[in-house]
Amino acid sequence: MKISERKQKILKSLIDNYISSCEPISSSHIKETCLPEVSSATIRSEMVALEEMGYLVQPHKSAGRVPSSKAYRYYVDNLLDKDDIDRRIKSFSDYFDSNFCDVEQVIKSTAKVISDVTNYTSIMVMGGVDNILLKDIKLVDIGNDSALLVIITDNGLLKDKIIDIPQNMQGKFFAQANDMLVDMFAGKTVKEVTENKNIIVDAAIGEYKALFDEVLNILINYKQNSANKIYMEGTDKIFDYKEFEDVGNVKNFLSVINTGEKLHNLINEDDVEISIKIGKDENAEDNMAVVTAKCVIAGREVGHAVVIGPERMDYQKVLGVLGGVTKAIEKIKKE
Amino acid sequence: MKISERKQKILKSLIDNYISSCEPISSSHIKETCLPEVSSATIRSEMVALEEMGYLVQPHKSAGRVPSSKAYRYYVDNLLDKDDIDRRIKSFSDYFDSNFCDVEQVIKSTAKVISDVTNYTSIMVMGGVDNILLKDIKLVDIGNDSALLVIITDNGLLKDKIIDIPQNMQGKFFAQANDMLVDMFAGKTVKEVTENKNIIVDAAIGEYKALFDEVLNILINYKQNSANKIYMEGTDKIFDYKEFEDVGNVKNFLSVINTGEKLHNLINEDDVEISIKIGKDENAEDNMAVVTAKCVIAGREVGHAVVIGPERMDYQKVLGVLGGVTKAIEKIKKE
DNA sequence: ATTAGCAATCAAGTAGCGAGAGTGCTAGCA
DNA sequence: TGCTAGCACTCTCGCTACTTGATTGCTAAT
Repeated sequence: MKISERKQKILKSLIDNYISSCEPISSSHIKETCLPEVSSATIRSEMVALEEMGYLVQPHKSAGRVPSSKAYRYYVDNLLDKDDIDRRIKSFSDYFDSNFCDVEQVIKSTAKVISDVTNYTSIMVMGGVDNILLKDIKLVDIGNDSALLVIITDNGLLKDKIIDIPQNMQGKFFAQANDMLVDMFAGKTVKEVTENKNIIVDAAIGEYKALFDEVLNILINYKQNSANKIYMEGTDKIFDYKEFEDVGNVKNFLSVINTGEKLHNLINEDDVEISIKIGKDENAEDNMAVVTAKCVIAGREVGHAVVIGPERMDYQKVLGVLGGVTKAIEKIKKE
Repeated sequence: MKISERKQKILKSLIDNYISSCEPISSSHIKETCLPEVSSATIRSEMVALEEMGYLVQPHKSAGRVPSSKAYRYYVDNLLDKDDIDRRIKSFSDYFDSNFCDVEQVIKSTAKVISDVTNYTSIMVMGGVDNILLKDIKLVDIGNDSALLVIITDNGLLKDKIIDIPQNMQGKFFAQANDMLVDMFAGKTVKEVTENKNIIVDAAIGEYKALFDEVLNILINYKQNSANKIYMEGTDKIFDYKEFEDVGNVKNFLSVINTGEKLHNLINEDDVEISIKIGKDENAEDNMAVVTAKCVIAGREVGHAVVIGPERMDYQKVLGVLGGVTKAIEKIKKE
């Protein structure tokens, strides 16, 4: 169903007003803020139509109207001021130093910036370990029949672990084992390697089987642990918004930010840069919205930035900040 | 001021009742549950005395009484059933496998167990990096004018980092640098080394100054990051308790669990095994209590287990579980 | 010191009322 | 046909009043 220009204008004004006031908006209020040329009665009949179309809700018969989840969806898809968002994005372009020492540091400060500027809770969810490139592997003898396994990857991140070395692999075999590991793993991605574990282990000869098996287990373990790492900022910001005077809503909020599972469901795994989930129907909780953006640092996808807040979120601002910040960290050079 | 035997009996019964009901306890209720041989009027006059001493509070004139923070303090110091706690502790003795692969895994599952069994929120706060012993240091050449610095410590944990190697330190100097690092750091604790940074750097000769400086910065950085690592379980458990139908209390709760600073203030840095902080006066938030216990794994202090919940916490149970779990993981052998 | 008895106190629930806000409807107008 | 003015209707909210039930504090008697 098409929505007339005037209806769009009313819907946008109503949502904008509701976002800042969190109170049902009346027809006369709409008249004052965006349509002084028509009467409140006319606006009322338009509102009835919008209600029938499912965009507006009346808390009770003699109250103003409140946007539905569907309205917010329409709003973010059609009514946002793209130019304004672009302007906001640009203002972030040189926000971060173009060099950095530590991915973790960047991630943490990014979470803080997003939360501070938007005034919503912000979470950085790490991921994308799959695409990490294994550059080099070294076995370093540290005595006591054990060696340090060092895996060097393409983004400064690396994983290491002390492993036991079988008796029959001491001495010259040690160097051989090292060479075989390099042959087998270097140049491949974590995904390629972990998904073909069985093939790789089967291909190894005799005593090297156990070694390869161990290395692969370490990588799989690494994958699982990294996927769950999150950095959170501004959890208390939620209390700035009226809907969270209701404990039920706070409970929903907490359940999202504290169960990795729910959080991961909310992250867009498709190939969009930014995704917005609004309300229960879209996998966010009731009365809540979640905006996620892909994060790329030094050419590799490192995870997602997440903003979480009430459904009546200032999407304009959030999209500007999220777009700006992700673009800004994208420019950072590898150390 | 001494508290008579009967007053103690009344106080204990009142607190026990309040812990399970969260409702003001009346004199007649006390009579029924623990003092049928005297009249409610007698109990009332005792309650008036307890109120004057600061142990009880009346929400309003015609209501029963509620324990004050001071009452809980007296309760945990004097009225707990030590035998019962010991019994609970023993029941955990072989709860964990005596071998493990990964400290992190143990920590995580410990948090889960504590939260599941107590039905309160549980947090493992890592720390104690100070006492980690540096066993060995290796510089591994990985080409590109850079080296991998590997620091091996006494608990399987280790820190590594790629560092740049100055031109004039290639070749034979490289091996020399390695030896110097070992001489300088091996056998010392993180604390000894980081606290004497200036002395160590000053003592180094010429081109090694920068190298030592870098290594020390890595250690200091490591110290700071590790100190903040926390694992949390059962944050939503808090909603099982009536006092958290009030958003104000939920806000306090959230502010504790989400600001590392507050959390660290709550951890006992003195040498007690278990510490209990009750209410605002003892650095917990209003209406909340925090119980912390030192965690030792394989002979080294790795951090603290924290249980956080309402002031009317089931201390008996919590002390039992916390004592039991910490004793159980203490027995785990190093891999 | 303890008790029984009783009046006093207070929260919480229910009901009624008036003001205010906002709507829905209708008749009339362009 | 679309818009508007006017008005009755509806519902929330705050206020007051009243009732009920739980529990206390006090007092006089044991």
